[in-house]
Amino acid sequence: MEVLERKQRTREQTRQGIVFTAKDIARREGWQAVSIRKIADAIDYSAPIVYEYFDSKDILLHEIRAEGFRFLREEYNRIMKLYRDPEKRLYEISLIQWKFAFEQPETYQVMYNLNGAFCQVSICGTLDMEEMANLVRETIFSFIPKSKESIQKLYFEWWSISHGIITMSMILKDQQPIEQSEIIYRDTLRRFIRNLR
Amino acid sequence: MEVLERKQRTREQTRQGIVFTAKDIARREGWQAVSIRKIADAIDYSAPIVYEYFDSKDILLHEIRAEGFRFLREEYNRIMKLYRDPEKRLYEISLIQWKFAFEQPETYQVMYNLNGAFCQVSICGTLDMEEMANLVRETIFSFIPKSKESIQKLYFEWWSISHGIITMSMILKDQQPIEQSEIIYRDTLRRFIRNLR
DNA sequence: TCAATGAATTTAACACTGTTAACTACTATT
DNA sequence: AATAGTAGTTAACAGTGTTAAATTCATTGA
Repeated sequence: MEVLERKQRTREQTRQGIVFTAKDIARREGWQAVSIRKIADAIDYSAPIVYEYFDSKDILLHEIRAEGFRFLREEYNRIMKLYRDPEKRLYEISLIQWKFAFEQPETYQVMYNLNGAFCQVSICGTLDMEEMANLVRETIFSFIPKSKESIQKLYFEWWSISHGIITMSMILKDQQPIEQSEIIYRDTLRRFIRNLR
Repeated sequence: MEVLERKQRTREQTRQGIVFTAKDIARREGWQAVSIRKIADAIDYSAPIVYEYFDSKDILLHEIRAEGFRFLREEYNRIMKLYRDPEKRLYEISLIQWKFAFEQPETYQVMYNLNGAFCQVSICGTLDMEEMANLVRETIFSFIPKSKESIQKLYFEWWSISHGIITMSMILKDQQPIEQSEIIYRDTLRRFIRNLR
């Protein structure tokens, strides 16, 4: 059965090749320039082959988005294991958010349907996202035990502030250097977390 | 010369018809569904006519974006005339931001390239946006006179928080009713403004 | 060894997109 | 009445997502 094994491995490889190529084109030319035929060309196949791996372009984008959330969730978990102090935890999680957005901007764009990236599938509802939400909510709760609604409110606020500064930093990156935006990001989130006490 | 006058008036009307139809389709079906032919059909013309008014789809989107910023700028000005207290001014401006985003979501989406809306033209650089930035910066300055850099930083923060909560409210509107999101918005911005003192 | 099966891959097509050139129909002027 | 100019159309090009049909090719069975 090693033939089947090898077959599956190369199948997994071309699958990853499709995902990689899509992100690669998006990074270089923007998501509006990503087309099935371009992807197929890059991996030396014809267009219909892509549909052997992803039922539609939308599902391909959804997969890339899901990978993004999965990656972030693992980073969240890593941080939770690394630190015990809730403040430190939330701050490090905030920093990871920034790091991720600027190291993998194409993925971040698909996750939030930004800048030409557009995936019809609802952004919410993935298990990874719910797990991330729980981690952050628990962290907030652990140093200010309040009602469920209050915690949810603070979580929503935290997420909005983080996402807001990240997206505005991307939009204004030509008028305001990202180094400066990053300082403001750290500053604002540090203050937000401090005020939770 | 009244013939020319009438001609120009109807020309202006079809121009507005194009803009209106584009926004109308976007509102109903999303920006990804907006096509030149659909717009042309709706105004009972053939597709090339649209190009008599806008050199490209991108420029049409740019125009809609510019209109959005122009509208907001006028609202900013109205508020500046209506109130004298800097805190009140900034708070009302914040509220207008929210109101605009949810009353004209298609326009807001084009302005920030959200959810399938994509206009290549740089978001920044319009006169209206610079004017709005100045109004907000002056308002912030008028009750905490600090260095130019500090004011810019606070302005950036304010904009990010506002935009962040608005976009997250749109994304999460199925899991969290917008009424509740609006409360959090008001709350957070009130706190932000209070902490400026 | 040859035929047949099955899978892997491609070609061709459909309906759509933005965009432009060529064409038609009509109106106003000389 | 002939001409010029304009308003609007059709037709086309290259590209898009997507699917069905056709093709190629290796493997199996007799």
